[in-house]
Amino acid sequence: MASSSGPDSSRRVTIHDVARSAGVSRQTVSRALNGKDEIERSTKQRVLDAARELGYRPSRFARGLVRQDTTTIGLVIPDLRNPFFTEVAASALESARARGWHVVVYDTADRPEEELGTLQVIGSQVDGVVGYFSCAEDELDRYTRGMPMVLIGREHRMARFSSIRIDGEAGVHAAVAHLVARGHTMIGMLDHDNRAEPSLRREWFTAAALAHGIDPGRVAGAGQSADGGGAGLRALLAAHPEVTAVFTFNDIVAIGALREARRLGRAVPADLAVIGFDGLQLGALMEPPLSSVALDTRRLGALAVEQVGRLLTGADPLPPEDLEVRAELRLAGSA
Amino acid sequence: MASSSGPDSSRRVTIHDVARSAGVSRQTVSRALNGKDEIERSTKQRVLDAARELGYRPSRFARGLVRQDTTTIGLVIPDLRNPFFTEVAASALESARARGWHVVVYDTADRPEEELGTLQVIGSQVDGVVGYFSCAEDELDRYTRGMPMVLIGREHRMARFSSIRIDGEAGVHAAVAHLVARGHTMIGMLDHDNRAEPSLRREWFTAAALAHGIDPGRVAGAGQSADGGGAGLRALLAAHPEVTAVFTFNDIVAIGALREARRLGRAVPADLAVIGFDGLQLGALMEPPLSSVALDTRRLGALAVEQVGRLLTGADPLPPEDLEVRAELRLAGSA
DNA sequence: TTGAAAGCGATACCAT
DNA sequence: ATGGTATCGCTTTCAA
Repeated sequence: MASSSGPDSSRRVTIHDVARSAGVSRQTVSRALNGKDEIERSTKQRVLDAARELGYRPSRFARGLVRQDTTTIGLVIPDLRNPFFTEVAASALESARARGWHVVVYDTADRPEEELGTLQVIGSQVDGVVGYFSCAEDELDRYTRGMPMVLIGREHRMARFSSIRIDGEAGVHAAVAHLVARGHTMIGMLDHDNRAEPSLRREWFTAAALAHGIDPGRVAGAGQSADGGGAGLRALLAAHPEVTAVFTFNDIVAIGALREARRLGRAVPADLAVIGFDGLQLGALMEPPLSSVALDTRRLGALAVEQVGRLLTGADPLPPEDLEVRAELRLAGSA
Repeated sequence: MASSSGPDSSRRVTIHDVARSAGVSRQTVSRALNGKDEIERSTKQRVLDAARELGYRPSRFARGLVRQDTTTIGLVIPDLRNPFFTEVAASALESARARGWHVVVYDTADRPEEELGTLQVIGSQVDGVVGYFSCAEDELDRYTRGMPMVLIGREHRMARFSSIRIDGEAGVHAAVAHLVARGHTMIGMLDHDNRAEPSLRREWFTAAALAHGIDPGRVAGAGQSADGGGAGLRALLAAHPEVTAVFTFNDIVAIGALREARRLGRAVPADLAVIGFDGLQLGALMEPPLSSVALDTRRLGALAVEQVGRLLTGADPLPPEDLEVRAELRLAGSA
């Protein structure tokens, strides 16, 4: 029972219809529409008129089939409303546009089932994929067949994948060092609250803390939102009232912590120093402006697009050491 | 294992290659790949193996040509990094996803030439378009032929266009009324700084001010950014030091004004009341939280997608009175 | 300048 | 269960 009970009368207008209406052949129509010069002015005009009259629009599929030039990449993002991903997406769009590529954006709303759904349909819509994925690698593989894929912020095992590494080790180390230099010894962390696996950022923090002889155990989980950050800070301070500085999983959480600190009557940075992670532009609007271990999101997006491009064209892919974005401490008012 | 499998020959792997490699016909390959049941297990497996071996991926164009089911819409946004447009985009993506549609996103970076470039290529990539445009209507028309188009926040003349109206009149009136009720009589506005045409929001402000017997002339222009808002506020206060309340073109500008007020030593809302426009989620993170004439961006995106869908399928388009998003005053701490 | 015919790569409808 | 053939809508040779 194939066809939807669509507007029967309005069957698609094809190049053939235009040709018949203008009393020429299909090729002539094609010429007129594509601005070729081997055509008489009057003929061209007649065709153009007929086309407009009939409301003709070329089928992108038919056209794409014969002129194999357009590239479209898929960008998969967990949550476009999260400013971090917004920045990454915007950067990816920029890079793609510079190459004349089109980008289909999929927001998986942080839901695994949406991610799978996306993976299933994406294969028949784009030439390559860039983005964030949470599902198991073999699932990724199964759903995307031979598609070039660049994973952001996640390691891969299979050779067919490529990934952009986020290296925050030095940046987090610098952050902790800075706090220590300011006299802090009780430094806590607000990690994400997905306890399935500890975050890399947590590991970096732990290592950096230990390197400075600081107890890395003052950690609380926080939902990925400002509210989550606020609640997380409350929990952290309840469990460890001695904490005077906090490093957070990301800037959104840090911003929530900032707000919560204010509500608790703790001055920042005097009573509580806060350092986030990501380096969102948003942080500069806070009071005080947020210090953060900053990522160059522009480079991140550009790198991902560049790499998927290389996979696409068969050019030499960038080597792993170039596929790395280093985060560095950017101090503002909050610490 | 995978080291040898390279896309050495530049020619595309087609269904034909897979068929030959597996020793079956093309249709059988199609069956195997699309999970039809009229096929023997062993055959299917053989085909699948061959496909994987060759790195075969079906052409989306060929597939789209024969199964005319996928719809793709284009979303044109002036600046994805602007939180307002982020919200609209996210909402549009949500609505599209709910319908199983794909969305190609174009960020025109606020540049007219990018907008034209986008219009030119968009025609052959999507079935319909939703978004923000700044160019003249006849240009819009010329570049997009018979494509269904929904313009957001902008009126149209030609019948082929459809548009979503932003109605902030009542909301702005309420904002001014609120300020007046709080005793403010010297109310300024930070408009956008594109002096080509006064903004609708400015007109609403003027009308509301006059209705309350307030001089609507205390206006300064501001760039569309927090920094612009800060500079704008400085300019406004320099020209009109008596101002005690300010309504801004949008929330980003308002946020900049908030920050600038703090720097100038003006307490908000005590010394200076601020009301923005848009109702960004971001506003809630400010100190104090931003009062704003809020737009339901979710509805905005949903409406645009719904309408382009109707135009696409030939269903009855929504009537103009339904294509309207009303802004309403949402009070927080800043006024 | 124009037209006829041959694909582009896949699926669907019949045969077998 | 499998294969032939027509077809989707368009562009590209190649003739006329």
